[in-house]
Amino acid sequence: MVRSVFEKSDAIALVAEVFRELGYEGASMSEITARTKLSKGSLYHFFPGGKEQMAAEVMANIDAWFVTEMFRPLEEEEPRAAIARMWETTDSYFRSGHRVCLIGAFALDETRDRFSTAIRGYFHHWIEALCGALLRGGVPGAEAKMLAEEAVIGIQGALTLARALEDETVFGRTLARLKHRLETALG
Amino acid sequence: MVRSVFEKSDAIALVAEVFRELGYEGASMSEITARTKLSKGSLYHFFPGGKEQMAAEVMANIDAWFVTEMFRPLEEEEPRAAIARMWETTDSYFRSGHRVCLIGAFALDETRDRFSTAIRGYFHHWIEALCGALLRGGVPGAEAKMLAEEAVIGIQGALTLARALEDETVFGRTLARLKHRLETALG
DNA sequence: GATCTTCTAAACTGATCGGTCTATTAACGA
DNA sequence: TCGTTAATAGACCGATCAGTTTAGAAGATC
Repeated sequence: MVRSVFEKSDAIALVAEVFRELGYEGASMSEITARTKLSKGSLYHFFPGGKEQMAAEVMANIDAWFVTEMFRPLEEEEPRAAIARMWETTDSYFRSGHRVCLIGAFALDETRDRFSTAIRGYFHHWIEALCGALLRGGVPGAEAKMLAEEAVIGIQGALTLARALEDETVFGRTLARLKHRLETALG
Repeated sequence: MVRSVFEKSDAIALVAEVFRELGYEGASMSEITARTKLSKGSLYHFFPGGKEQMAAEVMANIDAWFVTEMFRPLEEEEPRAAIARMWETTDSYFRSGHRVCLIGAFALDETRDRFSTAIRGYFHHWIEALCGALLRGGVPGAEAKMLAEEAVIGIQGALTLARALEDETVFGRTLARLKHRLETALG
């Protein structure tokens, strides 16, 4: 089955990192080929739809990763344990704030309009999964919804501030604060 | 003194809106001329340094606005009143979450490296001004620092989420939550 | 090893990029 | 009214853009 060293999934991961670093508009084909070391031939072989398809598949790939690593555990496993693992997963995925949220970044400019369904789905799913875990953990409905929203907002804001201030500590500090707040609510 | 209908300050405001909507890389000169109705001749007359100068002057202009409308009041006026006004100013400036924070958006991709001093300065000043007001309001040092950081993080995160979810209510709800938290700390 | 498919390399295309230049118009001070 | 300067319009420039094409290398299947 494996026909070469590079599979499409590898190409997706490499391209994702370029979009993360440069944004959708900033990621020109020449930057993508330079940073991934993949030729245009390879890229257009995997993604005949060009840049837009690349971004769409990158986002689908990120979404799928979060579903298996975070959303499904939140929905199916013991709430306290799943939420505890969510903080670890978040910290390691975003590399303690060094890595940006590609989907959050796409949401800010008119790039959003191209991918609004995927962007909305990702954040909606995250909040719903976390809210559900809080509810199963005994947190009342209105508070669970509020806390889940606050957590996702805090993560996104902390990513922005970490890069803006070039501060290595603010992301971890924010995760700790949010974690404590959710644990308090869970009793 | 006034030599024409359009002054440079008008051009800055128009160009700012284009950067806000499209991001730095997404704001091509043709988009800027189309959306501002300013010809290349006018733009390069005001900004001989091109796109980079436009962005730099836009950021300086935003920073100056926040200094007079928010940071200086926080530093000089009665803390509780200044903080109360901060929430109003924030809500109206970001148009209840419909408008993005240009400086926060620039922080996310490699655009940050061009403007890192201005970006860092803006957020640092905001947090410091708010922290100072909380301190003068009687909040203990460590808590004031934490709350100020939390407020700015919450604002940035809420802007991201408001656009991502296309939700009209999340920004106002977040401001109310943060406002309540700071007022509780102020006693 | 022959053959067939997948994948890669890079030359090439027309369109658009950021930026320059020249000609012209508008607003001012005298 | 005249001369000077600020401001505008848009043709134009080389470079780079996203995307296409063609030819060949690398694997897989037999």
